[in-house]
Amino acid sequence: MHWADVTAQALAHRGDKHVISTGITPSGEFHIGHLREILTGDMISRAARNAGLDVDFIFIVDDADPLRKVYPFLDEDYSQFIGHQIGSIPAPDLEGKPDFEKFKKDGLSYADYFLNPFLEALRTIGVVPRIIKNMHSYQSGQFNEVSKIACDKADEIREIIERVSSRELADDWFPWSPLDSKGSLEGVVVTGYEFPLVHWKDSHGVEGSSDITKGEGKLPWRIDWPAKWSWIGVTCEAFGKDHGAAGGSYATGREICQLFGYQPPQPLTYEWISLKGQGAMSSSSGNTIGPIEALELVPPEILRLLIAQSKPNKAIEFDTGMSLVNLADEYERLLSRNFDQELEEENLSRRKKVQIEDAIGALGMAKVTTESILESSNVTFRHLCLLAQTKTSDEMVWKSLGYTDTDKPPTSLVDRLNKMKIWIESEHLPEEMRISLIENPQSETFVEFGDEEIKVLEILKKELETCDWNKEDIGNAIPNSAKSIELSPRIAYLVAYSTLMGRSRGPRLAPILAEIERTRIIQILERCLTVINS
RNA sequence: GGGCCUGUAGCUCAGUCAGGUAGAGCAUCCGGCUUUUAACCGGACGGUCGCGGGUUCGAACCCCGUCAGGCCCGCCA
Repeated sequence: MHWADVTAQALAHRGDKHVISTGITPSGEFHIGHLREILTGDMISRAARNAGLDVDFIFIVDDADPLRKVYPFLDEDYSQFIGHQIGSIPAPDLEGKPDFEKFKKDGLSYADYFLNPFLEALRTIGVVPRIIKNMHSYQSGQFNEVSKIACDKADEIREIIERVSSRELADDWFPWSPLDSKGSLEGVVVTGYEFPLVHWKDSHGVEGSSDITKGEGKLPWRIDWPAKWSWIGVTCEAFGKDHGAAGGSYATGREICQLFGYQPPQPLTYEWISLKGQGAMSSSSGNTIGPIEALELVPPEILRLLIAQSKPNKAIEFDTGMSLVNLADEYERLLSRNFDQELEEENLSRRKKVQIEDAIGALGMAKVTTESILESSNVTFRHLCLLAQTKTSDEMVWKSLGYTDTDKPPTSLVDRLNKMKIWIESEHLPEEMRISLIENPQSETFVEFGDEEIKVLEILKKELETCDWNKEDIGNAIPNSAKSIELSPRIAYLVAYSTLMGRSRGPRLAPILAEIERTRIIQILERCLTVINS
């Protein structure tokens, strides 16, 4: 059973109606790691719906959180906004300075600036959650009841946090962070509480009162989270391992939400995605691959498969090089399998059966919509990569794949070719996928060359010097160089690939050579002969 | 200090929840296609399932211990 179905099954035991929640703080550029948060929730939702449950899938945007610091991609100007809620400060412009103009005119906040492109990417990938903005929820009174309980039971909450997380809270700690005279959540000391007002004194020496029913502040994270479960009615939430550790915010949250008279949601802790060789993704360090960037390179199904095929507790190492190649090929392999037939096989071991069922589940989750019909194109990523690099036009690619004017390639394949071309031109294309000629022959290439190979190489050079420089004649010249002395064409290809590309096999040479000047090719072959004879 | 995850073929991993004869892909090697594709087809090679105990008729799987690596508990998913 697919992991999402396992969670859905657990939910079915609890009831028929469910609110499945996800949440992210849009404090910077979104990355693939955030996609796991959302897709994990999306996949549980899909599985729950498949199981006949009534599901409300939500995405809570934590735009009530404060700006922690001036991130590397921000201008120093932002220091004035440290501690301010990211839903109430201007978005950065191209230089990283706060764009006051746009903020005034269009109301584009810092949070929206990062959120909007992410939502766009989510649509492309088939995720359409109900959006709940946290700051607006505070301002419109959704938190009233829970905030009051939190303030009334401040001592009990303090006890839970201190006991469960085993850390000591300051004497002036209070379960409500008021906004100060400048709109910052930092450096404010709570001096008293009298519902609905929390009295405070800020770092500027100003005193005031915060009305907890009007969003003049917020609950601290460890309370804010269970408060959301409670007023929204969340029954299931997947969250990162940072929240899931012992003494972490889920552990305190599950007790705190009971103070609100609410039962904690079904948890699912997921591992992080790291960029191969560079550690965890982090918005502030710039060590990211954005969902938008990734979607330019591959179809959404492949990105979904990345999340679907790994259990949540499995750390994922991702990169836009060979990982992507393998992932895309895995996707094609899955598509071309005949699961019905595999399941009918006799003497199917339990292990084998589980494997097939998980593959079916992962593929189902990879679909952008549940109605999508996935078609196998029978063209692997590697192969398409090869064609895109060697063919001079799209038409030539289609022709090579056997498509004609009357039998046109499917749009999904056209889309893949376009993305492939972007990938090839980008920095992401791994060296081993790039087609290139060897300019300076390496002597170790010829270690295994015997007399036959050397003889063929000499003839090959002569053939290429005299033949017409088009792909047909070049194509004949290569095997002829061996045939003319009664040898298998195989040797000729081995020689040609070894000398020109430094490997024993490769893509069809003739069309590639035809695109390159004859003199350059001859030069390479001559250098090889020189090295061999020396 | 507390907790989590990982350790299975050269590589990447599945299989561990519901114990029942060690799996996939890639890589390698061999063969075929008297060379449309680093394609495709067929085959081979390859594992003391980290280690040691225990439970069991039977353990990669459950229990205890142990080693190694990674990570979290400072609101970075």
